[in-house]
Amino acid sequence: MTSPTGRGDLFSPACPTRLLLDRIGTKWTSMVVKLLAEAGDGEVRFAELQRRMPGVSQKMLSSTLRSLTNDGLVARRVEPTVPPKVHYRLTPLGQSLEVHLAGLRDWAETHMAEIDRARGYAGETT
Amino acid sequence: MTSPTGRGDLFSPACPTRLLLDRIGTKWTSMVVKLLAEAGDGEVRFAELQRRMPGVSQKMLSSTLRSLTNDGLVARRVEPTVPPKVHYRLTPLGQSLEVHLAGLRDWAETHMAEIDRARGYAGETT
DNA sequence: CGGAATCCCAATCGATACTG
DNA sequence: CAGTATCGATTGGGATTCCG
Repeated sequence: MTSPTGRGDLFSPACPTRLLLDRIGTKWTSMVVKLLAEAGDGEVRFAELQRRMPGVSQKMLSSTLRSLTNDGLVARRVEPTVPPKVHYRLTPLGQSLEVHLAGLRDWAETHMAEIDRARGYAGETT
Repeated sequence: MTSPTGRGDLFSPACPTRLLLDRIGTKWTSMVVKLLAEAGDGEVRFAELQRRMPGVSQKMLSSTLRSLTNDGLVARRVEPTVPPKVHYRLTPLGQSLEVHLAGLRDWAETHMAEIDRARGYAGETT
């Protein structure tokens, strides 16, 4: 199992940002974190997450959640009932990350229009 | 063309964070931004960037820079000399993003150890 | 209901070669 | 030196199916 970092360590330790972005930069991760963050203390069930993430497949949601859980950003609680219920929530670590993600989100909402405007324009002031 | 991905716009406008992360989450983007940020006002030449990014190919560096330029995050200055010299620098927009990236970087450096510790552990307090 | 396993396609990335 | 074009290898991601 080639661990995510197990690859050739070009200069990984020098740039943990890359490692982090590799995780939160994946297609669904940021959304899961966002949804869990919005839930506050509330835990969210697998099916509900899936319901609120149109377009996600079980595989990806499952995979994303497993990654986040393994990274200690998300906590998983299983109710050993007959139809098993699995609840997810952000760990304190995940919450601390969410703060920065929120900052990024804010930046995005503020400046995305600029970016969109710039696209195909590239006209800087020399 | 609909969007950079050309794919179906599931709920893009609802989550600009995703769009942003799609950009800065790519393999080399964050590093380019970081290097340009470290250069301060200093512009950095293509070759120097490549030199300071072991493992990157011209293609990817070029592609990354073009994306960033198109997004208005990076400015490109060309000296029309015989051996053309192209200088890149962060735009104010790019710099404003770098602030948040720095925050993320800081978080990563602070908590990456925790994440690393958690990996393969998954032992939350239930 | 949750999720693991399989299969498959599409996008991405890397290496090379060629142009201005 | 800077950049593009092409090709091949790798990967991520989606649909489906089966198991607890």
